[in-house]
Amino acid sequence: MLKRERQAYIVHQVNLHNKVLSTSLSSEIDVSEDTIRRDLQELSENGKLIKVHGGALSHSFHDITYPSKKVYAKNNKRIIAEKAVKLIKDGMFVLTGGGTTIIELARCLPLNLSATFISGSIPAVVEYMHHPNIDVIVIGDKLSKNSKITLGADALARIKTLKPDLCFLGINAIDIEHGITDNDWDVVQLKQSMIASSQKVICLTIAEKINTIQPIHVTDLSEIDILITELPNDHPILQPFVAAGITVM
Amino acid sequence: MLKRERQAYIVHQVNLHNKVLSTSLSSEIDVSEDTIRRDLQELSENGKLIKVHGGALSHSFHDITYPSKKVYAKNNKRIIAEKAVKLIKDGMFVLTGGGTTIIELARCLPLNLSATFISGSIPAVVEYMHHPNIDVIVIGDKLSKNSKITLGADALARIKTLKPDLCFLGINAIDIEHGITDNDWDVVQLKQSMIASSQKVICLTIAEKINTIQPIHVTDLSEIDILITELPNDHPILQPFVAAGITVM
DNA sequence: GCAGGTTTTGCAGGTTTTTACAAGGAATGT
DNA sequence: ACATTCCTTGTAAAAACCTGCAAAACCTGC
Repeated sequence: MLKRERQAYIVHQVNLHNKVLSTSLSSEIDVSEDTIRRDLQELSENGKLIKVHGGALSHSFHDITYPSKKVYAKNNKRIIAEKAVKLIKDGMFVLTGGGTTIIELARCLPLNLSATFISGSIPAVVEYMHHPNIDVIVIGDKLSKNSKITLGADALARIKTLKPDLCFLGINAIDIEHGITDNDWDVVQLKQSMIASSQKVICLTIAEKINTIQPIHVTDLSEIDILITELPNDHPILQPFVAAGITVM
Repeated sequence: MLKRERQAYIVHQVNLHNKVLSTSLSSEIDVSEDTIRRDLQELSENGKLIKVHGGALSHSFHDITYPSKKVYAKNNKRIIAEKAVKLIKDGMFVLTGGGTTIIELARCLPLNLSATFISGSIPAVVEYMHHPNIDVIVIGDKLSKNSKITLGADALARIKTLKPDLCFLGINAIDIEHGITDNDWDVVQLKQSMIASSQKVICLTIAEKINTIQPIHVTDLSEIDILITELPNDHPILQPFVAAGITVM
């Protein structure tokens, strides 16, 4: 990997996550920590980030006060994303929905991963677009301002023509009896279509949404292959899903 | 292998993979690394890529290149954008391409304008998305990393089904004799399709691109309705276009 | 066609950049 | 206070770079 390329990656990571650790960068990029330190030093001199003991912080981080609850939820999504990333292998076709968890997943994609991502979520597409080795296919249609994803007949039709290896879905409610539920008719249509097309369906959700119900039924648990939460996979709340034949991570 | 041929290959590789190594190019093309270095040097001076220690990076790594940009060009684009905005009326369907001028246009849209914008440019879509009263239709297809717009048969087919009121096109070269020209085959296809579909075609360009030529022909001047530059509309350089029947602003 | 100039390329040399490792000192956390 | 982690400094080797030069290929005007 080229030096400038590496530094661009570091700057990108800092801007996304507001902090980076020298150790994790070192193992991610596979260079010595000395090199990372020298990079951070240099980028710091150029004002790209703030170097601190153990890593670096983003400039915008300075202004941020500590809203402890928000940071907590974000960390959870980060944990989920890091588990999810492990499932993606080189060359795969991956279909993703929208939502903050999916964005976090997009930000955690390793630099050397080369795969094709398909999505109608504009924020997700923007993240994929910045990744050097990922091909992006945009699902077009009318853009929903709320969810920032494209919704409509065109999007549905396009998804029906695909057979992606994986489908990552951020979900709003999951329950052992009612399966996956949601509260937006058009989004539900889209999710159903995505589930039907994909070889393997992976649901991402924070634990607080487990055993909650929303008004519209998306799919039964039988259609779900993997469920990822921030909890360890032997947590009691997850056991009913394991019993239902879902792989829990 | 000829020098120009070799350099074209290098540019192609950079656009494809976002980076190239001097060593691998040297063995691929079977010339000395010195020659590759000289090529990279030259291409870098022509702005085709960014030369770095060990190889070169594509411009999409722009994050790392330190700010030495002239505000001059940006101000010009702002002037153009403000002229262009006046053409858009409530309820119109507007098709737009990509490029920095179009982004500037997107940022200048008045808050109370309610219209429908159609685009395959991700940065433009992001801008439209933040506007309260604008409906956005995203043109989907494979995302080109360089131009950050969707390109391909799907995009072309979708545009053919539309009949937008206006089409705003950022152009790279315009000449009284050769009309509009460009340098990317796929982008040209898209622009041609956009022009053919639209009721009214409005070209945006900074004055320095007037009377320049690029290798691929997009369209004749007869297809253009309005040309917008940062110059006053009685500027001598614009008069040939007025004489050709184009409204100049 | 051919003398005189330019362009292109590879090579030899010396210089700079980049990187990993090592060892001792500073910061951090329990 | 202690162990751990992280930082600094120095070193050395590899890689990449630059400079100048000369051979080859090429244009050009007569």
